[in-house]
Amino acid sequence: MRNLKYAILGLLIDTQMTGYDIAKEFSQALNEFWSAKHSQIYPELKKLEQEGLVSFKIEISGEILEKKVYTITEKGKTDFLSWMKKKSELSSTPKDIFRLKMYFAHNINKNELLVLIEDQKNKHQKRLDYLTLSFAQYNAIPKTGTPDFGDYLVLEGAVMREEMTIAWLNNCLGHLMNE
Amino acid sequence: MRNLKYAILGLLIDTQMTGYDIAKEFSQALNEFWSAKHSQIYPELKKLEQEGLVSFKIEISGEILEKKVYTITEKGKTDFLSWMKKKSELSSTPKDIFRLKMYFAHNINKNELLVLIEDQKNKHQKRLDYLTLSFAQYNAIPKTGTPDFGDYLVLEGAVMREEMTIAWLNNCLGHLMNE
DNA sequence: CGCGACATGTAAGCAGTTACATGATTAT
DNA sequence: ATAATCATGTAACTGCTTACATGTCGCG
Repeated sequence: MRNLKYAILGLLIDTQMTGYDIAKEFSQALNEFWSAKHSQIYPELKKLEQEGLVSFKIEISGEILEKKVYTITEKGKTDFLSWMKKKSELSSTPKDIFRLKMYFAHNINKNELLVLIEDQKNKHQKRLDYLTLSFAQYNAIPKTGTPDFGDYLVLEGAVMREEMTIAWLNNCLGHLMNE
Repeated sequence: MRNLKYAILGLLIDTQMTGYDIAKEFSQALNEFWSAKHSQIYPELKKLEQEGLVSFKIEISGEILEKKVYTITEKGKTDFLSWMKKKSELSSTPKDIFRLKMYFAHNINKNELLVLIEDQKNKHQKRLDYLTLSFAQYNAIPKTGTPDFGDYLVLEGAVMREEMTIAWLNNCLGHLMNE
């Protein structure tokens, strides 16, 4: 698959970055559909450099601190674009611990179940509040050619996902009560 | 985490099974929120047996074929139930290759983007059709104490997830066209 | 001077997939 | 007979997380 590879190349297409910057992006903008820790990113950048898909120059920050600023190469751009245009299979079913528990719901009593569902609902509600706030910052739909366009799409997708999850949890509560 | 452990224990609580049976469950009923291959299941069962959470007896199928039929122990039941009742954190964001591509949407042109989204929509529609059919087999909501109750909840959740995804893809198409 | 953010790496280990390997049973 | 399904395992590898390890910079 090498999906991390393409996630990194995609970020580098718009702007040069250090490994640290990339890690930050993964924990912020991309967090709703991708993530990676610095311990995975640094070795991957090394590999990409060896494959000639990125190159780096060393910049000095302050007096002595060396930063590796990575840039995507032409070869990297070609590779990324061919990946972009390829149709992708449905992502394999995401493993969901809460749904696993719900499948086994009959093993605990109604009250215990209620507590679990309410708790999950609260957690999703908090996430939704945060996402709704981020999404509200767009007062118009960004133009298709801008990086903001993709950001808008996935943010909208994230909001819808949370709303659906809360609706499902409410259904679960409903089924429990109307019995 | 040891989530596979609990997925297996949960299945064994209702009925004794072989590793092969468990693998089959993972590829059918649980497939919308959990999965595991036999190559992961057999070693895990061995471990659970060593930990005293399950036990097995050998059954002969036909003339010579030996099957290991696993049963959950009291210790296993206790362990499973304490896991069941514990509140769970939100599952870490599922990695979604298609959303990753959408985030990078500005790198390809409108037509190419359209093709990708339509393709994804078709794939999700097929999955939704299948799930709707399975869900329709319930003409009443199962009672909370029965294994069917959990199955109903997660099936409903899977249907809602696919519907939401298609709605999101339609929104994406809309944003692309109305420009 | 101390703290939080910036910055880069490696090591150990767990989770999961693909491939290797073998053989029996059942239905056609 | 032969193909699909039943049945059990191991090996090699990829992906990812947690922990280890180190040091600088900028601000108050």
